[in-house]
Order: sequence, then C-alpha cells, then structure tokens
Amino acid sequence: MPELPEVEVTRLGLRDALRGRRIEGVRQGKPLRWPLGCPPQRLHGERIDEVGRRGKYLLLQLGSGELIVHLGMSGSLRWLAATAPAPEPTAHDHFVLLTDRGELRLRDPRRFGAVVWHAAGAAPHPLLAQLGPEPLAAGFDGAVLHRALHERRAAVKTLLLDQRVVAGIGNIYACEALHRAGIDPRRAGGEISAARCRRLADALRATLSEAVAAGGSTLRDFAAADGAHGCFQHAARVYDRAGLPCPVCGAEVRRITQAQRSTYFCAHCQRR
DNA sequence: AGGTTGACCTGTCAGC
DNA sequence: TGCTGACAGGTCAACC
Repeated sequence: MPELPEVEVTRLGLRDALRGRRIEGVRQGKPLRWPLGCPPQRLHGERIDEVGRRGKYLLLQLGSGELIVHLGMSGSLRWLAATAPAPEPTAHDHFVLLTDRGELRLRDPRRFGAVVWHAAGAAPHPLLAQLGPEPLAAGFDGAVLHRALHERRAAVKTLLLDQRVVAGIGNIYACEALHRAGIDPRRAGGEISAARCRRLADALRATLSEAVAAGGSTLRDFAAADGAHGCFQHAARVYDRAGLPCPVCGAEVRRITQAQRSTYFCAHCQRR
C-alpha cells in the first residue's frame, strides 16, 4: 500500500505526538519482514527526538540511533495516547512501542513491513544507502531524472518503481504521474527525452504533493496515525480504473501487466 | 550489468 | 454457504 504520500501523511500525523517521548517497552507479535536487529531492551529509555522520512521509510530518530519503519503493502501506524484506555491489540498489531505518554502500534496483516534498528555512527543502513533522490526535495528535476533513465532499456514505468531511480514512488503514483505527463508506460527509460523527463519530474512532484494534501490513498485499509482515511484514490485518473473513461479524453483506460504489476494508462493521452 | 521472475503472507472479492 | 483462483499499495534473491 503505502507509497511516499501515505508515509508522509503518517509522519505528519505522528510527529507532534512522538517528539520527546521516552520509550519504555516493546511488544512484538509475529515476525515481520526483517528482524528488529537489536535486543528490544536496547530501546528502553531512548527518547524520540524527531520523526523523519526517506522514500517510503519512516525514521524515528532516537538518542543513539534510529528506528527504520517500513509499512510494506498493508501496514499502518496508529498512535494511542495514554489519556484514554488503549483498546486490545488486534491479531495484526505485530509491533508496539510503549512510551511514557502512549503507544505506537504497527498493524500489518501481510507482514511485509518491518521495524529495524540502526545505531548512530554506523555506516549508512543498507535499506537506505541506495535510495534515489527525494522527488519532493529541492534539487529533484528533469535533469536528475533524465540522467537516471539514461540508456536504460527497461520500461519507464518499471524504472519508476525502482527505488534507486526515485525514492518513494509505487504503483499508484507511477501510473498517475505517467498519465499526467502524457508518457506511454511501455516506453524504454532511455528513450524519454530531456524535455519529457522535465514533464515527468513535474508530474511526479504535482501528483505526490496533491496526494499528501488529500491525506494519501486508501484503497483497502490505509489509515493515518489518527485512524483517518485518505481520499486521493477518488482523484486517480487511471489507477484501478480499467474500462472506465479517461477523465481527460474519454478513451477507455487500459490495464496491462509490466514486471508482474498492473499498469493503468490511457493509450490516447499517453502516446510518447 | 541490467532486466525479469518467483517468493514472501494474508485478506478480499468474483465466479462457480 | 463454501471452495478456488486472481489480485493487492513492496522488496529481495535468484535467475537469464
């Protein structure tokens, strides 16, 4: 599920609640994608200084390191303030951080998500070391994208999903940005001109920031830290709309498979 | 080296 | 009411 906008919405919803909290305990359910990487007691007494994000990873900055959180396909984080009695954890709450003023729960039915400890001062964590540029940060533009796609023969849609090319893009926003830029998702990355890379970079930024403003996309079960659902899925122009009219030209939206993922596009608007 | 495929795990929905 | 198969927002290791 969660791509950059959903993780950013989660970050914005958690930051005020988590900053300054003292970790008092950890509860782990079934194993997640990767092990925590340290004894749970290692986290006791650590203070949460800041809540950051890199690509699709949420970063809890602690005094002596950071917790790298990934929501996988089905994960969401929920903050439960100690002011109200906490409901019983559900069968899918596989990681809980207990703090002095409440608890943070990771709910993740498919368990493709993870919480990973990374000590300060160590080499960059392998999960983060290879990530490409942040599309919403200053400095990301058509030229950066053009260099990343240069001479690549794989389809541009597939390359956008490669986190080394651009960090944080997933299936929804890759489809949406390509539609907005008028680019055929099947075209080889290396065939996209500099001018079209500029359009694509602009389309990525616009799509992602609009999605953040809308609270992200809730297709099945995404919820922000307060339990609210996003509404960007209603703004999607092609994603999950196979057979429906393209909102721009009225042609039927098509669904194809690329690298074993569904791609939605309008063959009329996206011809180059 | 770059590109493609299978595997991981669970839930949901369509079709019979 | 089952049962089965397809599919789902992601990523990695193992292949050509």
